[in-house]
Amino acid sequence: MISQKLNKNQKRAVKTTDGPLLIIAGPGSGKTFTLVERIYYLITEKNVEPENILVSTFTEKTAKELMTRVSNRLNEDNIQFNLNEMYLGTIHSICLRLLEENREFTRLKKNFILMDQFDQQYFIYQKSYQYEKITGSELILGNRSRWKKAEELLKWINKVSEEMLSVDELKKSPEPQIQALGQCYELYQQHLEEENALDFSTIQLEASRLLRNHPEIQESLNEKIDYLMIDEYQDTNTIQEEIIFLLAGKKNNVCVVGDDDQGLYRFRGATIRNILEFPKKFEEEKCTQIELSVNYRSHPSIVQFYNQWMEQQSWHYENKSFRFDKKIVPAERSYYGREGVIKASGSDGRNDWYEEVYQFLISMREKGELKDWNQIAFLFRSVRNPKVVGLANYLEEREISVYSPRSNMFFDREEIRLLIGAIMFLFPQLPEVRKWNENAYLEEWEMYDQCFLEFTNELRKPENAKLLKWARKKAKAHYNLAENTDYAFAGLFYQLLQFNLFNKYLESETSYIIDSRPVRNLSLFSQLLTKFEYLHRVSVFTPKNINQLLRAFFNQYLRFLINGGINEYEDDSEYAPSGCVSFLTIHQSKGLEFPIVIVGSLESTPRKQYSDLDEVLQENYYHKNPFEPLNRTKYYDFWRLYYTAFSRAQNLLVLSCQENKASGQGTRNVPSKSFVDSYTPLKSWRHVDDIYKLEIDEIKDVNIKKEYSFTSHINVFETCALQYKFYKELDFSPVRHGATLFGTLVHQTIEDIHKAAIRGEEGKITKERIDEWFYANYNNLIKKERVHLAPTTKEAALSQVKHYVERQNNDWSHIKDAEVDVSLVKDEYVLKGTIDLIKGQDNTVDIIDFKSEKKPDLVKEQDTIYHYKRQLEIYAHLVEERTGQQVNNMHLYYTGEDNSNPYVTFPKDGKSIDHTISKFDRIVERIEEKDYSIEKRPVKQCQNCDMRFYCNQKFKE
DNA sequence: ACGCCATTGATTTTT
DNA sequence: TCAATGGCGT
Repeated sequence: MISQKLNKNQKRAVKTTDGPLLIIAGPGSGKTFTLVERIYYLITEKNVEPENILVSTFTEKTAKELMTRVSNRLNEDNIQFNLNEMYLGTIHSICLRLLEENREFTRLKKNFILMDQFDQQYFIYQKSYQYEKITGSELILGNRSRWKKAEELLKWINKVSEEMLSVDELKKSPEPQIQALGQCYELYQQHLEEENALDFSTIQLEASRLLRNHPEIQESLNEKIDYLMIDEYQDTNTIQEEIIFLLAGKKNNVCVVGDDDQGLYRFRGATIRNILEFPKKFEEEKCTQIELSVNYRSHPSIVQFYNQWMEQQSWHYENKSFRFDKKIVPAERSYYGREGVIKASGSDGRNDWYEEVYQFLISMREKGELKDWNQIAFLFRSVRNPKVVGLANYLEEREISVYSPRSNMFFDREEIRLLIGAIMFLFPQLPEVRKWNENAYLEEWEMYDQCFLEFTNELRKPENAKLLKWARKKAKAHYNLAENTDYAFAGLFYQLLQFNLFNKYLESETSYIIDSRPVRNLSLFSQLLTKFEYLHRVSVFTPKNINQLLRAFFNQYLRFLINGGINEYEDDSEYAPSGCVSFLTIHQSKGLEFPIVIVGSLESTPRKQYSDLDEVLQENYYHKNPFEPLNRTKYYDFWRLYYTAFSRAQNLLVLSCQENKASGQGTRNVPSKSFVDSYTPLKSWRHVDDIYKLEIDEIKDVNIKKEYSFTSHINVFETCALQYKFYKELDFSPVRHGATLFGTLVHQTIEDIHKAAIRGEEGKITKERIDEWFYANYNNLIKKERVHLAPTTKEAALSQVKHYVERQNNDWSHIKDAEVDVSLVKDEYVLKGTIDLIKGQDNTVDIIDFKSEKKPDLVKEQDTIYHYKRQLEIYAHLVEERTGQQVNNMHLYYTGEDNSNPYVTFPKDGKSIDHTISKFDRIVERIEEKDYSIEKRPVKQCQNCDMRFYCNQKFKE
C-alpha cells in the first residue's frame, strides 16, 4: 500500500505511471518522498521488475540516498526485491554502464581511462603545442599561459560535446575561430581514441552515439526499460535530453521532475527549456502535468518571502513566458505573524559584519533553542572569496567550528605546508633546479619557500631530532644522486609518516569530520603524489630523471593544483557535521535544507555569462535557437540562484552582509540594488523579540547504505584492520606498482575466451586468437596502469591462459556466464561481488573463481584455502539470492598449477554459508563502528604495505 | 541629462 | 572578462 501521507497531487503523481508525466515540484514539496513512493508503487502494485526501471538523479549522493530509501521502504513491508538491477544513478553513471555493457559497439577498448576535470586539463596541457599549431587556434586560446589555454580549450571542447555540434559544420565555417575550434575538437577526439580515454562530457557523447548508431541496441534497451524517472530535469542539457528520449523510446513512460525556478547550471549547458517544453514533445493533451506546490519545509513567512522575490522579476518577454506561474503554499499556517525572515548585518560605515554575525550566533546558542551548530548553514555564491574565508576564520578563532570543504584552504593547512616544506628539504638542489634560466621566477615559489621555513622551524625543535637526522641523510643522498632510489615522491611521503611531526595527524579522531580533517588532507596529499607519478610515468628517482621531476612537480603539477584549488574531504553520510556551522555555495545547497539559513553574497549582481564566440555558436551552430532572450538570462539566473538559496531555510532565514553606501569611484552599495526591495523591510535580529522562542528543527539523518565486497573490504579488514582504516576508510593511495597486473591480465584473457564460448563461437578459440586477446588486454592495461611486466612474466601469464584452454579440451558447453557483477541490497549494507565463471545444467550451477597462482599446499596453507572458501560462499549466496538458481559446487581454479589437478572443489553447505554471511555481517558492523583494533601485525602483508614505516614506529613500544 | 572614463572587485561543476 | 559607481565634461 502506498503511503497515506501523500497529499492529493503527490498521490496523483505516484499513480500516473503510463505516458509522459511532468511534475513541477516546488521547494520542500516532498519530491523525494513522492519519487520513493512512485518506485514503490511501480514495483509492488504494477508488478514492474526493478531492472525495468531507470531513475536518474543529479548527483551520485542523491542516487545512493534514493536507493537506500527505496530499499528501506520495501523492507518496511517485508517485500524482497533486488534493487541492484535498477538503472539508478546520475546520467553520467548510467551512460557509463551502457558503454561498459556494450563496449564492443563503441570506440572504447577494455580498461579505458576515465579522466576527471583536472586529468582532462593536464591531458590537453601535455599536448598543447599540437593545438597551438592549428591555424586560428590563437583566436580561441588567446594570449595566456599554456595551462590557462588548456583550461579555455577544455571549456569549448566540452561545449561542443554537450551541444552535440557537428564537427564538419564547424570546420566549414567562414569564421576562422569556429573553424579552429572544429579542428581542435577533432584532434582532441583523436587523442582520446589513441589513449583509450574518456572525459565526462564524452561519456554522454559516446552513449548517445551508441544508441543512435546501433538501433538494435536502442531497441533492446527500449524493450527492457519500461519506466523512466528523471530528477532535477531543469538542470539537464541538450545531450542529456537526447539520451533520455532515446532511452524512452516509443513507450513514452517518462516522468520528469524538477523546478524551473531552481535551474542553476546554464554554464554547463543546462536549459530550463527542457522542462518548460517537455509537454510539447508529445501529442497534445498526452502529457500529464502535476504541480507539487505545498511546502512542508519552511516557515510560512519564509515561503511568502521567496514568493515575493520571484514576483519582482518579469518572466515574460515578447509574449513568451519563461516560468511556470506558480505560488508555493505553506503547509502550516499556524505560525503566521511570527518573523521567519530577518537580517544580521554589519552597519554602514563600520567594519563590524564578522562581529555582528558572531554575536547573532552566540545569542541563538545562549538564549535561543539552538542545540547544535550544525543547524546553521551559511550560503554564498562562492566560499572561496576572501571575505567569506575571513568570516570563517573569525568564527573559528572564537571557537565556532566551520565546515567549509570547498573554501580552498587545502594549501593553507599546517599539515600540508609541512609536507611541502619537508619535500623541499629533502631535495636541496631545488632552488637551482627550479630555474629554467637566470631570471626565472614563479609566484608560487614564495609560498613554497614559506612552507620550507615552517618546516625547518619545526625541525629545530628537540622532539624532531630523529627526523632531522633522517632528513639530512636523505637530502645529502638526493643532492648528488648516484644510483636509483626505490621510491619516488609517494614513497617518501609514507616514510615521512614514521616521524611524530606527521604521524600525530594519523592519530586524530575520525568520528567527527572536523577533527579528522588533517588525516583526510594527508590522504588527499598521498593521492596527489601517486597521481603525479602516474601522469609522469615514474616510480623511482634516478640520477637522470630527478632534476626534471622536481621541476615538473613544483613548477607545473603542484602549481596547477594550487591555482585550481583543492576541495577538502566531504562526507556523503553527514552533510551537516555535528558541532560545526556549514559554509556552502548555493549550488552545493541544492536539494538540501537547514533549520537556520544565513544567506550572504548580497553584494553580488547579475552578470553576463557568455562570450562573442558563444553567441556565434548559439546563433548558427546549435540545434535549437536560443530560448530565453540572451539579454534577460543573467537576471533570470540571478533570481533563480537566490530563490534556491532562500528556499533552503526551514525555521529561520537570515540575510547578512556588511552594509555599505557607495561613496566615490569604484565603491558600491551593499546590498546591491537587486536585493534592496527584499532586504530593506527586514528587521534586524536584535529587534525581533521572539527569535529566541523559535523552535529549531534538528538536522535529519542521512541514511546511505555503503557497499562492501569480500575481496576489497572484508578481506582487507581481516588481514589488517589498520590497513583497512588507511586504505579504505581514509582512502590513502598506495604507491603504485604492477602487483595486480599479472592476475588481471590472466583474468581478462580468460574472460574473453569465456565470452566467446557464450556467444557460441567455440571454434574461434584458437592459439592465434588467444594471443590476440592477450596482447590487446596487455596493451590496454599498461596504457591504463602505466606499469609494465617483464617479458618473462608476460610469457608466464600467457602460458597460464593457454594451459587452462588446453585442459578444457574444447568443451565449453556448460558455461553460463562469465565475470558477472552481482550486488545485493541488504538491510544494513550493499553486498557486492564479481563472479568469474558460472557453469551448470538445468537449475543448479557451479561457480568458479580463478586464482593466477600455484595451488597451495592444502594442509600447510589451509588458512588461505579456508579464506577462499568463504569468498566462494559469499558468491554462492549472491547467486542464489539474485538468480534463484541453486548452487551445487564451488571451485577454485589455480591457473598457475602445472602438474596436479588445478581445481579445489567445495560442495555447497547451506549452514556454512549462513555462518560465513553472519561473519561478514559482524565485520561490516565493526567497520561501521570504526573498530580498527588489531591483535598483532600480519608479518607477511606488512612487508608490502606503505604504512609499515608508521606501524614500525607505532608498535615499537 | 547624458556620455565617457577610471576605478574596483568578483563564479558556479557532473564520474 | 563586466557591472556599478561617481567624477568630469558638454
